[in-house]
Amino acid sequence: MMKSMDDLPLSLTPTQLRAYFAFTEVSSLLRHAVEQQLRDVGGLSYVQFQLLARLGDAPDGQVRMTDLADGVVYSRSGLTYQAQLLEQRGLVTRSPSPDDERSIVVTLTDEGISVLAAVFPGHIEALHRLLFAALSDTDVNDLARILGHAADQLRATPPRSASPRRRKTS
Amino acid sequence: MMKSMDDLPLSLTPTQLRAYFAFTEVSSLLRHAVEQQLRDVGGLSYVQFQLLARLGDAPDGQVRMTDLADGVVYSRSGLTYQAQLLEQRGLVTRSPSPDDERSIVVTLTDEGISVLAAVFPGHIEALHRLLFAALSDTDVNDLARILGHAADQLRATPPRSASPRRRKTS
DNA sequence: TCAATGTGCTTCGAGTTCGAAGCACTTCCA
DNA sequence: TGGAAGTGCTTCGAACTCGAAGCACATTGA
Repeated sequence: MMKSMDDLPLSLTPTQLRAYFAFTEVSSLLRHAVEQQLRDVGGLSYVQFQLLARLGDAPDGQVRMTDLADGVVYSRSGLTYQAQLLEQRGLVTRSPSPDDERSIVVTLTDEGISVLAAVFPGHIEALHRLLFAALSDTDVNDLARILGHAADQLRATPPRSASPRRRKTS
Repeated sequence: MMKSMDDLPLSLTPTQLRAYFAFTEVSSLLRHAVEQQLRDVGGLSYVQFQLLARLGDAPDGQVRMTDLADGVVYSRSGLTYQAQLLEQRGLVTRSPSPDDERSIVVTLTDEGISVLAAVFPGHIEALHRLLFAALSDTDVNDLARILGHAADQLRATPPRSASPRRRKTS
């Protein structure tokens, strides 16, 4: 089933190529479509929606800055910028963590919750229309399983954020 | 198998959610990893690599600006910017089309071809390591099929570039 | 034929993104 | 205990991205 570890392949099989191209294409098109919907309805960028969604998902609606950045695969400085925008719009608040004086916890406000609620149905509808409408239940199940493995693999391989300040060169 | 067209779903099934989250996560992580590899080896951004790859794929190594932009799901002004960068680095040339005086055809230079050749093996290796190593042949096959359907669906739904200058508001 | 409309590309300005550098706090360990 | 190293976040500058507006050529149709 799995390829052995020590063969260095110089090319991809046609099927792998198809899978890769289809993946990138779906990724681009889906993202653009979703982005437009989010902007039209809630005036949110995709990143902002992701941030609010993660906050909405958190048990107490609070997440540390770094965890937010890692969660959406985003630079820390970029997150600072976006968090400022969201705070100015009153959708989140930022306050120092009681546990660690360095940390900032971002909290969803009531306004933030209602914006999230306003955007969500359209977001779901778009996903149905653009993605799931073309897929059978079996397909969706397979997709979740396969991409789950891929995500595990990707997460296992590289430390993404919080990388050491100066990298040891071997 | 397929959902009927007229039920407006208010939420996603847990499996759909898992599929969607796994998809976005793989998309982000894979893109970041690939981006880093491309920048380290060839000094190329992901977009630039996509552009060169498309040119390398074209029968005569020539593609119109608009077709390039549509191919990589990119704004036209953004493409103008990137094409200038690539031209300054000598990887492509831009020349007016003989057919249509307005069109510009972008052509891969020998230098562009060799940069592409230098980057490709590492790109393939990264895909194997990050993505395909975790997937069986059957998985890859399923992935290609399922995402192929999804891409068809997405392409069928919205015209992306070359949208009318002023939209008819119904 | 020639105005009206459409298409291909670029310029421009505003907003976004990132990494490097820097500051503040925390942890480690001799 | 106290300096060194690590971690969390922000600031800064440079690069990138997009949409709107504009120019030039092409197509349409009266």
